[in-house]
Amino acid sequence: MTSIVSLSYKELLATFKHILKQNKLKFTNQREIVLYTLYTNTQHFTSEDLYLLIKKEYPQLSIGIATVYRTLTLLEENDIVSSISLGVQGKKYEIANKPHHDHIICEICHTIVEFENKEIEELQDVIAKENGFKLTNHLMQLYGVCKVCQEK
Amino acid sequence: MTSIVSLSYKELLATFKHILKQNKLKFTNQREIVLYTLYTNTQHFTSEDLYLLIKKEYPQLSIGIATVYRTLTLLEENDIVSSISLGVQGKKYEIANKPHHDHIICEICHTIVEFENKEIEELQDVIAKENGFKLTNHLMQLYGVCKVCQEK
DNA sequence: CTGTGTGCAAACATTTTGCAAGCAG
DNA sequence: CTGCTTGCAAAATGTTTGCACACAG
Repeated sequence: MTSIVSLSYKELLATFKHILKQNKLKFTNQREIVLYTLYTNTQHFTSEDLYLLIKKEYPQLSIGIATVYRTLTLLEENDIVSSISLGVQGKKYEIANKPHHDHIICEICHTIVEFENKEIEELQDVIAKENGFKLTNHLMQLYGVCKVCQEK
Repeated sequence: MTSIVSLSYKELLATFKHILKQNKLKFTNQREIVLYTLYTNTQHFTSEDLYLLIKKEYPQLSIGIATVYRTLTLLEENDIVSSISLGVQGKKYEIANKPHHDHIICEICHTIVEFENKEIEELQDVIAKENGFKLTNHLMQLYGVCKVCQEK
């Protein structure tokens, strides 16, 4: 539930390198470009979205979809990115350098809007306590139709 | 978001038959057993869980996993069952004959506890409105460690 | 009878894995 | 050099679909 708040890319990169070193992993071109692409794009990516964008932006770079999957898993395990699950259609990833927030998803155009609500988070704590749970995380997604799609 | 509240199996079955008739679909043994198994088991099923349980409980019945998928989709479209998404690992289904509720999931033993909270639902409506969305549905899952697993 | 439902196997979509060659440290 | 990392293709997983036969209405 902790999150790295508003890191610059330089700081984020340093964090990543530190984690790699700690785990005796290597800093590679592919790993950096995955991180950098996530950092510079605010959208939410599926593994494939990200793979295709990287192929397009760096045609000279050799990268396979397996590496994207492996890197996203690594980044998620280390809380550098977080993911939201979208049912059978898969997962979307985003950089975790923002305060905790949840998502409203448009069922028509699949736009994702972020929001934050402290009151709900407090209520969730109360609910967990009432049920004897020690809360570690939560997932809240609202589904609806966005303004643009309502007007179509 | 509407739900059928606490139906007896007889009533549920009547509802199902009515929906089938309305859509010119047929009432089959396989469809009834899927419904009945979901009704009599309070647990949350993946498609495969349900398929295996039915195979075990009704060895004489001929049923394929495709039919389970097709029936669950049909039941969900008609709000007789509802599902929760569990990331890449798939979906779990339960009978929707309960008032709307959400879930707390134990990360250790995967127990699912249901809860209901009107206050949060109201806040969700407000948030959607603030973002220009017309809310159709929502998903809220809390993750934590249940009492039993905390004591282990 | 008619047309929907079924099981089966094949097709699909997404993600993971084994392997030989590449490259960071 | 050493051993982690890579791309590739194959495998694994979960779900959907085409088809010929079965069966509800």
